[in-house]
Amino acid sequence: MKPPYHSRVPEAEAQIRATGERLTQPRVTVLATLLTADHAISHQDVAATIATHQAIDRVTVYRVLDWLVEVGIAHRIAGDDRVWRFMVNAQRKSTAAHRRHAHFTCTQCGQTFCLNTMKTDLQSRRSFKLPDGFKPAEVDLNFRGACAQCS
Amino acid sequence: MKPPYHSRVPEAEAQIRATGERLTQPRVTVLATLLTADHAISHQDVAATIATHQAIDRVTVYRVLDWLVEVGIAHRIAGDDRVWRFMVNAQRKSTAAHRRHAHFTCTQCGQTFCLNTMKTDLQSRRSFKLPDGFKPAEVDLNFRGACAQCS
DNA sequence: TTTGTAGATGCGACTGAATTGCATCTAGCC
DNA sequence: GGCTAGATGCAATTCAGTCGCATCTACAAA
Repeated sequence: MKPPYHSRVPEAEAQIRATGERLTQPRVTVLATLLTADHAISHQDVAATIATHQAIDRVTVYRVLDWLVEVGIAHRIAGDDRVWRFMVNAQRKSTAAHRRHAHFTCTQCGQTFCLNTMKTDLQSRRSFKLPDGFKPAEVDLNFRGACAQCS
Repeated sequence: MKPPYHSRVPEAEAQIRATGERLTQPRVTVLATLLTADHAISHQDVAATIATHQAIDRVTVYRVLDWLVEVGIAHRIAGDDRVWRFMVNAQRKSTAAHRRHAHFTCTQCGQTFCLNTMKTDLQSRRSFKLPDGFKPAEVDLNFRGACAQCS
């Protein structure tokens, strides 16, 4: 939680307003919390973090997270513990390449990082030859190993 | 379930024997069932399939599947429905590149295919430049879209 | 500013995959 | 054939995520 939670509130509000949908307290709180994290966090992480400074319902957190994914503000990552983790999408103009993610999960500290926001040369690869008839719509690349702090 | 279940039993027994661990009825049944599938199947699929011809405990199926993963005979894939799906590993001699998987999940029929066993040029790519300090041990590539039958 | 209402929230109950504890069984050793 | 570590079966439990429904509220229209 490097950038203090409160400094992220205006940013969260702006992003929610931009969707044209309702600006509600839970949405702001959840998104601001997500914006404060530097790695993908679980529903439980979000709920627990929020709980330290205000009351919020578990179910609402689930629904807000789903909504954030639906409107394209965040994306979800399936973890090895079969728990979803969420992360805000990097701001990008292009609509293409939108559906490509690369993540790195540290097997030691358990944190999951989004590599798309970091400098890599992942974008160099592009087309894969799949068996005939297979039409991919999304590609997801996941690394597992030791992160910078743990290695 | 192209190749009939029974023809896979000897193959299953051989693979289990090769591990040096105990050859038990549940292990043979589960592995033979996995060998008959041409795509990744869930614990429930395995249990239901087995149930048509013999009694087996749900928990045992879970444990056998975990064991198969542990000894390297099979691997698991996290689905979007947070259900694990299992598939036998392709037989390969090299120990390197062992930890690379590519899967294709059809968003229409829901089946997950293991691309490693199919002809692709996925192996052409190999090194990615990750941020400093990040040491990947495993790479996992997941496609989502329409499979050959559904497209 | 007040009001109407679609859509969001809160809460309790529920689902279903996966896990745990423990008693019993058995594969593979002597 | 008998021993025993390890595997199995069963019941109970955990826990992420979902559902139904009553209540509330953001925001647009009056």
